Amino acid sequence: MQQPKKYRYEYERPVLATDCVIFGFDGGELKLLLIEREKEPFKNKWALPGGFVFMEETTEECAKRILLEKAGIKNVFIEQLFTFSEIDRDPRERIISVAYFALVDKHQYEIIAGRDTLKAEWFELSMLPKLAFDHNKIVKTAFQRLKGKVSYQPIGFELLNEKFTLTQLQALYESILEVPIDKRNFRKKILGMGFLKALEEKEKNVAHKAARFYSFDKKTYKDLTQKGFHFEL
Amino acid sequence: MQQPKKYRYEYERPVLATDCVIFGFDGGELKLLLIEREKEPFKNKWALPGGFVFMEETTEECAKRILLEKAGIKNVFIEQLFTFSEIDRDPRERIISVAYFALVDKHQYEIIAGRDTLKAEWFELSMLPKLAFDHNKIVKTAFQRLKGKVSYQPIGFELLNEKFTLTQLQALYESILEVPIDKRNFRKKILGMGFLKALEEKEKNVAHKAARFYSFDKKTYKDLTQKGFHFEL
DNA sequence: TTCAATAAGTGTAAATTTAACACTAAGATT
DNA sequence: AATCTTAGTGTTAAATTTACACTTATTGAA
Repeated sequence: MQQPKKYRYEYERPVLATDCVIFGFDGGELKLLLIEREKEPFKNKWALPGGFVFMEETTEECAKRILLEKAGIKNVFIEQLFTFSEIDRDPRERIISVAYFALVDKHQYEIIAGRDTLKAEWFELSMLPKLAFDHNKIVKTAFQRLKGKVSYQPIGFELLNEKFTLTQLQALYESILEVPIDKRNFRKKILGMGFLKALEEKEKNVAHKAARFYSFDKKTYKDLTQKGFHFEL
Repeated sequence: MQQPKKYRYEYERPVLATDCVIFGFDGGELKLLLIEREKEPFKNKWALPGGFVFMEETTEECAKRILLEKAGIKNVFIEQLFTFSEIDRDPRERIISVAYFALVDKHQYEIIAGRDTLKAEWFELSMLPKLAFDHNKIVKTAFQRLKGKVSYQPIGFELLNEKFTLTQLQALYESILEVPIDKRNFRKKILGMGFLKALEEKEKNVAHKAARFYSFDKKTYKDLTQKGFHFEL
């Protein structure tokens, strides 16, 4: 059935949407959360979770809503990435997408496929399928941004559990920056910055010396920053 | 007379616009190009040049068109800044703005007020008036971006004439980074990167030793970049 | 034509940061 | 008890960064 078209404007208007690039990490390679589309266009193709912006929400609120509705994710790091406005990026009509990227502690979520979604799955960044729309381009932009940003802002921690070992942290940086890092130099540098809190707790049930857990002390980091400290890996 | 409202949609849609933050430099402080609005809302207030996005253009094309139409500026560095989507940012109705920032060689343009514009004028960044809409916020975001970016991408040159002296270049960096820089160290570093071409030409009619002109050699820079070189000031 | 004023242009040494590198410690499994 | 695996640790050389002052070229005034 045809819906009534009750909104009338003097000038033609594009549709406004957001798409979310969701990064996760579990020790190996960096991962990306994709959904399989339930509807046309690109039915049964993998895509970034996305949706239309409502009139009573900002694009950021929209992105957060989509994270929750389509993947059950909330309270995570989210940042505006870029606005994609190519005229033919959607085959239906002109849709402009404000893309966001999110950093998620992958283990904290049992990913659930939500509305308009058949499946939701984590993919290795280097093994992505061909995605719907211009989503491969959006992902590429997002990874470049993450890679560029991770060295001068402490956002890597968002991908790890609250408690993490220095080896996990190093593996994360190696995987984002795509270079090997010297263990001793890495530890010296990151601990020297002074915002990692050593916890009493250690790993359990590992067939080797148990590693100490650390946590990112946001308050200390903020204090340091206000004193002119500048994170740089 | 009321125009016919010929576009009908099932769902309500916001309007899409772009606004341009245009930076210029003339040796003293960093400057910003503002226009005085001819129409309501904010009639006679200073604002960023901006306008609505047409259906047959991307937001970047729109920003370039606005630069040309409202300020007579073309062929300059332009980069997407951020998309501002607060619900009440425009008193008329919901307008989402994709903001761009541009870097202009101020001396190359006789700024001309264009359509819907009473005046166009350069303002010192530290002496801005209260602007229309959320434009003060947009400017703040743009300056932060410029400040952050200027140290790791060679975009400062876009604000200078093709030929410039090292003193001019240093003054530019000092003004953007808001810190004093040691002359000898600055020269050593920037010349050491190898992409500044020393010209034969020197300053004329100056009451002191005439400074040599340099130019930014894009080709050399590109070659260096491909060999893994990374600009860093 | 000489002098004063002004900004251009230049090098070195000390301090700091970065890079390279290998063995011992602890816990689990056999 | 022996083996496997990863955690954890310090030093030295090299490279980079910082701090710093005088000579040179040009104009304009005396």
